[in-house]
Parts: sequence; structure tokens; C-alpha cells
Amino acid sequence: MDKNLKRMATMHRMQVAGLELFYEQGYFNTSIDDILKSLELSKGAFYYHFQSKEDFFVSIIQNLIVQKVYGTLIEPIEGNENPLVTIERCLDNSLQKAEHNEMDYGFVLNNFLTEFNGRNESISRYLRDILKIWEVNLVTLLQKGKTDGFVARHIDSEAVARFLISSYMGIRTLMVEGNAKILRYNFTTQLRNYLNGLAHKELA
Amino acid sequence: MDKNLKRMATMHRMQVAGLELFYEQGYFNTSIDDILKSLELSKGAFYYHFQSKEDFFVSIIQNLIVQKVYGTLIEPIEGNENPLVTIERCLDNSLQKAEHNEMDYGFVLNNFLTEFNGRNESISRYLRDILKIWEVNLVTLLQKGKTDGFVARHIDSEAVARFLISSYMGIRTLMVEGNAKILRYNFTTQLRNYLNGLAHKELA
DNA sequence: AATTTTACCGACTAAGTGGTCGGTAATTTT
DNA sequence: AAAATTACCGACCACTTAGTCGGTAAAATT
Repeated sequence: MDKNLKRMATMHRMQVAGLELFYEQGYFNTSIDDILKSLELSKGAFYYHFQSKEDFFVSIIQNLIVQKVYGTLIEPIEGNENPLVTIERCLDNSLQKAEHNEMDYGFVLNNFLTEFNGRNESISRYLRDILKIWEVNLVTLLQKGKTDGFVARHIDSEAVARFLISSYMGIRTLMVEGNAKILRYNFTTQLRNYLNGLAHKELA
Repeated sequence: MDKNLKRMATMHRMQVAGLELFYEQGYFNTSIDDILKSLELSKGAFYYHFQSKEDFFVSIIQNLIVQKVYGTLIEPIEGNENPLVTIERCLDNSLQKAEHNEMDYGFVLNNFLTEFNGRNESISRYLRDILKIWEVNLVTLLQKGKTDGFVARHIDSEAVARFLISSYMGIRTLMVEGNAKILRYNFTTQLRNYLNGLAHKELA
């Protein structure tokens, strides 16, 4: 147990630094040496812990990116409240975090998905799987919202989930350019418009 | 006039081949040699016509990408009809084109924006400018839609335009993974939901 | 016909790139 | 105490990269 601690610690340091640089500069535009330089570690250390640059990146996806998505987009929507409200709050919170982060380069998952789409099938699959988990959670939440009387029964939960994911990924890309604050505000108002249309309407 | 023909022709060939490869493999993951190989031209020819890889890419943006966006997203929405209908048809047409294109790697503009965001300011600006043009055209159309009685007066045209752009960029990224057909269908139904909410309602 | 310009060739360079490998100090296991 | 394992170093390798430069055949200009 204990003897793995050092190993884990070093690997984790590398992964954290790696994700930061890959996120900032892109995967293909970041060399292993770049990452090592920032950590004062050597090639030897890197290839002792990881088999290749690709293997390294996969480990980052599995250890860091998954958790990040869970923490900001999946866990916050769990619960029994009105899903339409919960979803709006969750997405707005996430955008707010991005807005106040100077080093924002967009939605991690979206950036890497775009970078690897059609260029590296196995990495793409890992990334898509995470998106899929998000989608499934949204769908479940919406379906529950129907039985709880919050969401109109006739809506297609899967289509809604995908539309939400799409618009979120898009706005995150737009926000990098600068006017993050106003863009977030714009997005949230339109999101509310859209979500209102999905609400179960009581007959008056 | 005439003596520039050869020059223009060669440059255009390079740009077309360059865009294709940059789009497929990403800018940083594509070497000039890759492009040259596909054309059976030499380094000399390349640096005779372009100053650098970056200069080359800028010329691609200005000559090819701008036109592509105009042709598929801006020109089709011009006119005096109901903007909400026109927009829906235009986006759906564009998605349909993507759906039937085997070599689809997403929305060109979105891909490059993501790749250069925060990494190359001048290129990012060129790309953002094109998006801005699209946005302005959408806003103008929506405003006209208000005076023509199609669009509810209280809506924020800018916010709507940005929401449309966001969701379109997002769905285009999702569509690369494979189920393009169902994704397009999902998107269009939700887009219609959203747009309906913006329509000017006649009092009964 | 002589000169200049155009459009291109391809060998070359300097700076990386991912990845290998022999070595080694410190720690664990025996 | 001896042996083995762990975690790391850094020189090195084969290869790729963007970009340079001297040359040249054909076309245009004089």
C-alpha cells in the first residue's frame, strides 16, 4: 500500500502538469519535454511511469477529466428538485466558474474531442464515453422530472439532453474570446426560454 | 492581369489541399511537407508563394473559409420571409450536408477556433471576425423579423443569435462521432421548440 | 537576341520530436 | 549484510519540423 505512494504522487504531478499544458496549448502542440521542464523531472522518470505520450494522455482522461466533469456537471444535478431549475443552475454555475477563470481555454472535453475527432479513435472513444455519461444522467433526470410532474411528458428527453450539451459546448468555446460575462448572461436567458418550453403546464 | 493566372492557380491548389489536411488532421498535426506531398510540389514552390505556415493559413481563412461560411450560413438566410423559419431551414440544411459527408470533422470554424484559442491571437481574431459576421447577420435578420411581425418584440436578438451559434457549433462537434442522422433530427426538433418560443403570438 | 522575371526544385540546416537505454542512488526485501 | 527492486537521470537515436538558399528552365520584357 504505502510503497505505491511515491509512485502515485509522481504520476499525479505529471498528470496535473500535463493536463494543464495540453489544455492550454493543445496535445499536439505540447511536447513531453515541455511538461517535464515544468516539473524538473527527466525523460527517464516519464517513461518509467508511462508507456507513451498517448498512454499518458489516456491516464489523464481517466484520472482527472472524468472527475472534473462529474464534479461540475453531473453531481450538481442529482436530487429530487425540478430538473429544469437544477440544470439551469448547474450550467450557469459552471459558466460562472469559467468566467472568473483567467486561464480559460474552453470546455476541456470539447477541446480535446475536437482535437482528436477523426484523428485518434481510441482517445476519441474515451472522451465520447464521458459525454455519454453526462447525457445519460441528464436523460435520467429529465425522465424523473416527468414522473414528478415538472417536465412535460411529450418531450424527447434524449433530444433535450443533446441539445443542452451542444449549446453548452458551443457557448464555452465562444466564451474564450473575451466577453465571458455578457455571453454567460445571454446564454442563461436563452436557456431559460428554452427550458420554460419544456415545463409541464398546469391547466388553468 | 493574365500573368497572375498561373500564380493564382498554384496558390489556390495549395490552399485547397492545405485546408483539407488542416481540417482533417489539425493545423499543428499537419506539416507543410504533407501538403506538398499531396500536390507533388516542392518546398521552394511553397515559400515562393507564402511567407510562412501561419501566413499560409491566414490566406486560407480569408480566401476559403470566409466563403464557405457565407455560402452555407449567411447567404441562405437573406430574404424577407419569417426569420425563424429561414434560420431553422438553413441550419438543418447545413447539418444535412454534414450528415452526408463521410469526411466530416465538424464545423471548420469551430475546429480552428478551438485549436487556436489562446494560442495564436492573430489567427483567433480572423476566425472570431467571421463568427461575428454571422452573428451580425443573424441579429439583423431577427430585428427585421420583429418589424415584420414574425418575432416577438421583447426578445434579445443578440442573445438569440449567440445561442443559435453556440448550439450549432456544439451539435456539429457531436455529429462527428457517428450518429449524425439521429443527432440532426434531435437538434432540429429542439431548435424548433426553442424558435417557437420566440415567435410573435397573435392575440386570439 | 539579350536580359530580366517568374515559378519552381531539392539539398540543407537548426531546432525540435517521441522514445530508448545504460547507469545509479536510495529504499526494501531477503 | 547481500541482493533485488524502485524511481529516477540524462545522453543518445532516428526522425520530423519550419524555413533557407543557390540554382534553373521557361516565359515575358526590353
